[in-house]
Amino acid sequence: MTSELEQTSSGSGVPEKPVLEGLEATWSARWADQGTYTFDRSKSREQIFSIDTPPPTVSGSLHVGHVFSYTHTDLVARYQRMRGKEVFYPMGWDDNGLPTERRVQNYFGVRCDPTLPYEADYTPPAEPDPKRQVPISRRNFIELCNQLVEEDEKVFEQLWRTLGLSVDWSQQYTTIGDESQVVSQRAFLRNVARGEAYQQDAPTLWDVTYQTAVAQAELEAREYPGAYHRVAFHGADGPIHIETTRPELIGACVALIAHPDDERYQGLFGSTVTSPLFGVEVPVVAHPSAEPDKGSGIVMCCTFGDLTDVIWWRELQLPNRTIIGRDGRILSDAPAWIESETGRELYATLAGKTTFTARELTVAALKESGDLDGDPKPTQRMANFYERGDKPLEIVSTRQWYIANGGRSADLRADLIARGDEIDWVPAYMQSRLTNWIGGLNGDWLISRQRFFGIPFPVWYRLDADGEPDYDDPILADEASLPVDPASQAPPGFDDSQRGEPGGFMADPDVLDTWATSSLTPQIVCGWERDPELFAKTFPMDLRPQGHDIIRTWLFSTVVRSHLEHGSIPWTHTALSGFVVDPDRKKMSKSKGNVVVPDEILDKYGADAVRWRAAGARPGADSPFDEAQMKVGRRLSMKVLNASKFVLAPEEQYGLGAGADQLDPALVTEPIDLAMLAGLREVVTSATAYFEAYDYASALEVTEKFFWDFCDDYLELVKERARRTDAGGQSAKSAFVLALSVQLRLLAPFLPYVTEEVWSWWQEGSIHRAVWPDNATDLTTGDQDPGVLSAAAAVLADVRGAKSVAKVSQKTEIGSLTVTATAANLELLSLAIADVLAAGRVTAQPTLSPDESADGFTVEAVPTLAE
RNA sequence: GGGCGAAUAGCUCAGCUGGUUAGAGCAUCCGGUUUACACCCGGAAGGUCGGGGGUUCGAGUCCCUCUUCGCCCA
Repeated sequence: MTSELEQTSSGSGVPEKPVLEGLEATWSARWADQGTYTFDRSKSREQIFSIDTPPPTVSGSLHVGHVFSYTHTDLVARYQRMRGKEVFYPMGWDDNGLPTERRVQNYFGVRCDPTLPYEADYTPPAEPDPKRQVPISRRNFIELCNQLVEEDEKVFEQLWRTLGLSVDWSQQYTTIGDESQVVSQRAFLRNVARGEAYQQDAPTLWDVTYQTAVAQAELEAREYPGAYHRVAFHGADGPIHIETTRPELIGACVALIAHPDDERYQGLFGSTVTSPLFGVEVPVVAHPSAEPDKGSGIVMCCTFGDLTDVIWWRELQLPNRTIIGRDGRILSDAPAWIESETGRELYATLAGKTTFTARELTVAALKESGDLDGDPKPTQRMANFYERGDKPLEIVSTRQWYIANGGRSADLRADLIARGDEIDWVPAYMQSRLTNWIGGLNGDWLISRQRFFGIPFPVWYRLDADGEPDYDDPILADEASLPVDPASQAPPGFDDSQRGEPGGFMADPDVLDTWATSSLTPQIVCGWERDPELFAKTFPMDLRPQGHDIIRTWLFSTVVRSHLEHGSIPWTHTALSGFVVDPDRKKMSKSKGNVVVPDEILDKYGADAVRWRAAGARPGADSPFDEAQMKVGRRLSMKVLNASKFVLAPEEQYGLGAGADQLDPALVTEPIDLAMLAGLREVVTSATAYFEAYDYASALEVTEKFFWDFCDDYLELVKERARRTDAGGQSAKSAFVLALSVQLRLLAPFLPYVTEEVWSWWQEGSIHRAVWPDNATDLTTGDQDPGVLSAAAAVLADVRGAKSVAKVSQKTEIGSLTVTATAANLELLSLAIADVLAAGRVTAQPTLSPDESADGFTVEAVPTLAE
């Protein structure tokens, strides 16, 4: 049962009392039934517009910020569809990675232990206790991830359908699904084959809590309390004091470094000093990134205290002296470079300790040896954190996979920046964020993640006779065998019984960074290597919409993969949405607790109203959440309903009884009717131009302005004549239906529900498959100066004003009217004077007084005194 | 500290390549039982365009500088 049938009483298709309530449910169901947004792949590349929209993280929650940005994409999709493009608009769900793992752990009260065997028919604890998580196998864990994610997806899909996104719901994907695995693994194997992906034992940012490597893009600098310790190194001519926040790393010291121009240390460069406590001889060297005015100006370089240490290690070819392990604790075996007896004894006390404990012990030892000068001075220093972690990252040397992204090649950086130039950016200034990010890269893209719920590397390693892996000659999966799970499948030529055995094999234990999959969304949705015909028709895609906060991650990594794999850009346009911010202009985020949930406002104001508000946020611009604004969109929707009803409803329902059979430009003869349609032609032209430039906000602005004037001025002026049956009445009715048809279509991308509802009253098919208005076919009425309408509207406004000032009803008659204006303006006015007099209830003959110095219209109107 | 952006009416925002008196909506106030619409209609009031310099016949608009705010990065 549909809402409008229930409401219709006359059989004309126009309900007695049209309402907005229920339109979402009615029309989203019908669009689904009729496949209104189903992609027709038989079209040619030129006829297709393909969109690479972001897959939302289903384990998170959607807020109004998401609603706004997805609406922005949908506005463009709907416009392109009406322009005759076949729109390829799939939706994906990002269920990959840590957020899902954490949610599954808490939801089911389990944790992944990859050493456990798979249990068929496993049932999670009946009463999950997140604090006592039950260990389960990796495969069981992933099954639970998939189970939970499926439920989340349903909730998300329902919200998107209510919002009215014109997504082809038969084209869904998940970032963990088989197809995404195939694409990710294949792309990786191709990267390896071309030498773009490689493994390296290199300094890696490491989160000791999550036990995982972290990429540059996942870093977050935060303030962290620490203390400067002034520590003496021993030189030939006495002590050299350095200041360090990490004295526990003295055993890992490889050099002391000062600025090359620093007068104080000129004599020391090239000489060596010995470290306190451990007595290790280290060189004093010069490097320009040492800061002379910080502390004593000379610093200790360790393996590795921070990212600067890594730069020095690399640029000055210093030795690698690792003392911290992946668990964040001091390595148990005393390193070879500590040779002194006392040094080795001290090291033994530190071994196995956390950095925190090791620091305390070291400080005590320094005090005892007299190498600590004064007390440690507390400080707040900036430290690197994993964005989801709560302990500062350590830098450890581990074997990881990398993909070249320009961080180690100026040529590749230049190529990627040039790719950015090939893309059309909306707004244009956002491009500098990509350019600057690429310019500042200092390492390749680390893609190994030590997690479970992710896409595994399609890689195994041979084990030698001692059971040690041979990393230099990895066994790569065959492309035809993808997707592959090396943890449960044996490599070609091996049997699973050889897993972990000397002479056998082991799987690469890691999974790919989620961005290593997300960066391939164009390849996933366009059917790369899976559906060559589809791929040829949709790639490179036409549009990538996304938030400006992830230019350095999602946008950049997608450009990297496309450049490496296809030698092209992934899309021709990218449109960056701003955020919805709270009244204090803070970005909405769950942790800040300022998130506005979309369900309530959608329910309260309707999808069209929320979309209207979203459309008011220009590309790239942040927009404060203001519920009061939603009312305006709702008012516009109501106006569309009521104005349409007036034109289309039969006379018994107090309408004009106009309909599709009056869509005849030849019937429009009155100058003011022609003037209104001439004005509408200008709106069609500019709204179209704005949409072509992805400026949906301006397209809405000009359309909406015209529509309100259409209702408030034109409709009121012509109302009386439109009820007549003569040529003048016919002219008005035809002008009304022509204007309504065009305006409904101009508004359709913004207000898909109410425009579709009204369209169904008098037109065949969906408005969303109707053709975008075109002056050459829709508005072929004769030319007329739009000034006729504005002149009439200006005089009518003054007449209304006179009544308002006199505090009388607008029904009050005007007994005397004088209009002063230039002769030209009076000429325009005279072409519509009958409608003006009728609308203003002017009973007297007006006096038109020419004055060439007049500015606009001066109106003297005297209301007839109430009896 | 660097990059990018913003600052215009109480609020949210337009104002293109400099050109008469700076616009809209919301909120406010005043008025109106108008057969499309009271989820409405009409009208009014409201701004030294963040501060200071400069270019120009002319600056909200261009240049410099300062202040404040946001995002991203150090």
